[in-house]
Amino acid sequence: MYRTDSLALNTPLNLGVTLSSAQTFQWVRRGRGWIGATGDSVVYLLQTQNTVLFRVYGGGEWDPVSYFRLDDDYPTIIRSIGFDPIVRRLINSQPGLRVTRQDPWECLLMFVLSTNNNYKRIVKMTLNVNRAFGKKVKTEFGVVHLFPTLESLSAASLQELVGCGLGYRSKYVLELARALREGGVDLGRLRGKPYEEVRSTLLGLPGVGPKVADCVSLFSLEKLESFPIDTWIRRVLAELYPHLLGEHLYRVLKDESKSLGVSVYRAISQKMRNYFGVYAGYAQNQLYYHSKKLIKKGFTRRSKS
DNA sequence: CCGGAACCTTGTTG
DNA sequence: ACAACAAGGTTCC
Repeated sequence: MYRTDSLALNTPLNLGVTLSSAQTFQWVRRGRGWIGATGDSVVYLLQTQNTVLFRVYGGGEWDPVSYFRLDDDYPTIIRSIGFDPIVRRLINSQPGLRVTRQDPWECLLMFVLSTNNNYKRIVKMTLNVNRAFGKKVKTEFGVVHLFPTLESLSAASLQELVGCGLGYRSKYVLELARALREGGVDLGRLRGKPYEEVRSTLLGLPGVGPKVADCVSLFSLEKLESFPIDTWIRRVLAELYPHLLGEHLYRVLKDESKSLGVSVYRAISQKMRNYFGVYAGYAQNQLYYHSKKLIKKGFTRRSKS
């Protein structure tokens, strides 16, 4: 059983780009659209010119306006971060890459899985976890599993998680689910808290470091000023924004043989928030998505294939 | 607080 | 063919 609905777009959205831009790992291409499990629903999405068609299986609620943050004032955001010539050019070259508003638990789990990992495998691991712990829902594409609840995962065994291919992340996931279930942190309540408080709370959770905390803050907890720094953003900053960093931070960033210390990470992300402002996360998203072509290293590497 | 190594697994690179 | 490396980092020492 499902219901079908459609949304007429009055703001730019590129569905495929947004869903495959590594801010979420729960969507896969199916037919001409995308299918994904989130909340109490399995959702199938299809974009035509200026319309998003969506089917919601499983009886849950799902709202594309909320999920893709179409309620954000896009022109205002573009105006806010578009003072930067690089970001402005990227947005103009491909409008419609949006920042998602995900379920905090789902977002947190997927980004714990994302550490020292690649996109394809993160998607695969997420699907494995869904299959092992999520309720089944019948769709016209066959049986699809819901994203597992916090409760169902906290009851998992380490071995089951290893069986999902999570590797050494199995322990983090299990400890994370149990820590949340013990009631230490109510993720939903973090939405209303300021960035610094959200960040430090998330950092207290197993498997969560500065980068994961920033991603979860940005993609599920309304902290649009959050500016996650991963290996690609690191390269982009060293390559294109050295003047913002200062000599010391620039040299630290440039030397990729060393990982960023906590305080260096903090200093740099602070500088980027100061530079881009309250919508720094939108700018980060643009820079990340296009990073591989912005970086010489990535460019030369791929041009060989 | 900093530096460095270890870490599951899969796909790609040389 | 096959060792070495990278992949949206974090933890432990």
